[in-house]
Amino acid sequence: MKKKVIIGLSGGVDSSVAAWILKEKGYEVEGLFMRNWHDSTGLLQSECHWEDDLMFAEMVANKLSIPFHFVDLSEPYRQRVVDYMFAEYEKGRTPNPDVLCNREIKFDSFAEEARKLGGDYVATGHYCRKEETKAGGIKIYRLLAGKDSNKDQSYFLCQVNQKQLEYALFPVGDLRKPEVRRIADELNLPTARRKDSQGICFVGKVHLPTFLQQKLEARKGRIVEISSDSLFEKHQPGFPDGSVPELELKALCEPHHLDPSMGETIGSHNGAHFYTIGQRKGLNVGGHKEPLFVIGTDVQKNIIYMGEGQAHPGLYRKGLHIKSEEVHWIRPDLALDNGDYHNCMVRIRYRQPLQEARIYSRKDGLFIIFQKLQRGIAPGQFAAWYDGDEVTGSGVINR
RNA sequence: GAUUCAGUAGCUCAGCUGGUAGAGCACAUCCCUUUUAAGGAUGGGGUCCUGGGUUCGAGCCCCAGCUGGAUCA
Repeated sequence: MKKKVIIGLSGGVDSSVAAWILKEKGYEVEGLFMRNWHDSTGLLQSECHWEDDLMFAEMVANKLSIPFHFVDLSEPYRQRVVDYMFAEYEKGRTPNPDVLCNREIKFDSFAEEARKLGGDYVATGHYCRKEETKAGGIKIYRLLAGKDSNKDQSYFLCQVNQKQLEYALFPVGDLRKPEVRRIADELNLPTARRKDSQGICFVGKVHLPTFLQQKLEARKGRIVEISSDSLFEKHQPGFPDGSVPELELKALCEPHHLDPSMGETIGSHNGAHFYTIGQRKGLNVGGHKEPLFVIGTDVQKNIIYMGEGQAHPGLYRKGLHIKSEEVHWIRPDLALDNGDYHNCMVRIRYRQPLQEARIYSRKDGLFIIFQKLQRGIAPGQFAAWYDGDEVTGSGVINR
């Protein structure tokens, strides 16, 4: 008997081609469109596009002669993604809603809906791959980077677990984007030439301060410039060895200590929680030779610290820390024991080239030390670690 | 009060021996990008403090005033 796959049709080219591939492979395929957001507050495009997306998704289903379904997941999306986003920004952190969207919606709420439709699998148009292996006689699923290194989206999936992977399929993960476009073109799919979606998935491109002001209040505060001559710890390339005391790791993963007395007020802002480290635009301070970048924010005192120039030492750090309870192993069989360490590759934001790092498991969580200093380590973002092509785990950057 | 320096795009400044202005930053738009950022490209901004004068012609010279800074009494 044919296995049934429910493909999340978004109205984009990737999921369209994914649906076709599944059909070609002999699955019984049905399309399911989810509506997660229908509100245009703070959006850059004046209208939200979900109606268009729905129309395209349905056209694709017709073209491929597969059944088409619609589900509204706005409530769970708001509760589990958008509210989380507001809460994080309020704390002065920089959340990644799309990582949550996958963990909480696409591979949870949506997968649940798919099951109700009788699906054996859930498929999406993500550029990533899944493989099986065995560890201790138990079947284990591996999450691998998409074959198109330019489009690889494994980072966004870095919070899924074995159970979620078990039922997931990623049909376009072996293809490169141009091939996907070509296939769509040859099949005459209506989505063949549609522009790739951007911005927060389902919400779209937003002007963040405006979007956040639905819930978070603007509060005028001052911008303090910190000179690059100020004292910042110097770090050598390389890693401490495995027996390094936890205290030393903590010190290496400590954010720069900033204080208003270290610099001068050079302007004002509308709320420190609307900005993130590394940010250049939107602060409205000119008059410098080189651009200014946010090197830190303090939502308690409502102060934004900035430094001049890309090379400002305040922008760079040697390591980061993840709380024990927020360490997630996609591969539980590879989880580090307390006291262990492991060399791997890490990225701290989507599309960042993988960075050489060593992760240390300690009593107070996971410490990641990088070979080279990292620019703009933002608490709230996810650090995802890789062994070769495989994402083996991830966690929210605590500090 | 005296002396002196400065007053040019939103900001910081450049502008040669006079021929109606430029750079960086900021800002905007676009590109890139299913997060925040970063990055790339393009672009919109100027009664050159005010009023007189010299000159064919003044941001640039002269006079007066206004504003700000420094110094001296």
